[in-house]
Amino acid sequence: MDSHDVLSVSEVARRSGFAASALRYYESQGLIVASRSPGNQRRYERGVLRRLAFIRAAGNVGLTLEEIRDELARLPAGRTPTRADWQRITRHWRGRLDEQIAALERLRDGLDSCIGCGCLSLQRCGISNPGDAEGRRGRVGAGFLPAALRRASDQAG
Amino acid sequence: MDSHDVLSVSEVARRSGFAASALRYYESQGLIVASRSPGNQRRYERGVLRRLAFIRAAGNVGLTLEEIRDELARLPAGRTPTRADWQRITRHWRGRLDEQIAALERLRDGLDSCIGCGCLSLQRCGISNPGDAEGRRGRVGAGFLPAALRRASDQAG
DNA sequence: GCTTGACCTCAACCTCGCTTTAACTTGAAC
DNA sequence: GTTCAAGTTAAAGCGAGGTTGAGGTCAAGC
Repeated sequence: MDSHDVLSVSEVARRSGFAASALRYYESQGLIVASRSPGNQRRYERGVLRRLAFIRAAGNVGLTLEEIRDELARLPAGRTPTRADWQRITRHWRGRLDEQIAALERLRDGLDSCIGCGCLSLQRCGISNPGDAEGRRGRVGAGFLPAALRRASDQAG
Repeated sequence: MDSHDVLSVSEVARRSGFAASALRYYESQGLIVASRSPGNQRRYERGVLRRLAFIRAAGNVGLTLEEIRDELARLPAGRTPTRADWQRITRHWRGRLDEQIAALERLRDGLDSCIGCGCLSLQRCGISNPGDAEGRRGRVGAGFLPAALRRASDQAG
């Protein structure tokens, strides 16, 4: 169990579900590491799979790659995270998700209160002006939940 | 009430909250229209303000500009939408928001059920593999709720 | 010793929703 | 008639998260 414990890029791609190009990109961004074979090919340790699962999960929670890198950096290097490590992180994520859900609910409730009114006032309509979007600049279309969810609802049909 | 009812780009920008560049961009994308003054400057009808409110609202609900354009195209041309027009659209939006909220809740619940387990299995962990993200390709970090909400939570602090 | 396929690097490209810039014209005030 | 803000255009840029392509190397099979 030595030469057996290292994985090629295609193996990691297959087992993680990430494209090889994404793996290389993550490496370039400092999210994962790889050693090299004598012929300069990437060799991954098994641990990279857990790390990639973490990356996917964090991405699903809405973290940027930069934030993910920071979280990974604060994780114990080398060893599997303990229950405590994990709890610290997931508490953080939970708060984030709660905020996101609350924001969408406020929007939906604003929509409900508006149904049929046809107001859509630039000044007064809660859908045009959700309370939490005071500082919104740029990004109107798809400012809110995007690709991941939109694609999901496409598929649901 | 003729020369008084047309608005310059700066007036529309001020009253709508959109940057002039955004207005020009929307025009280029077919979301709004403008006639021209003798000197080739844009002149907007008042109705554009309601249209812009619609654009903002739709953006907040998560529609892309392309989708917004399609919805606008299906709206009665020229006249103010009736209660029925509006209800048809908002029902659609409501469903969208419900889906988005449900997806985030599934993710949060998966997180709750995972707290402390440290599993993060690529195959089995619900946070790494939310049920609705089967086909997700690309967009890992910030795949979910983006700028608008992230900025909102920054500001909350 | 040749082919095939997996891998390498680096740079360019993609989408989305705009903003910025450069170079120029118009409109209004004085 | 001069000045200055406000307008015009086309094209480039941004940021996020990658993918794609060109051009080359490496390892294995026959």
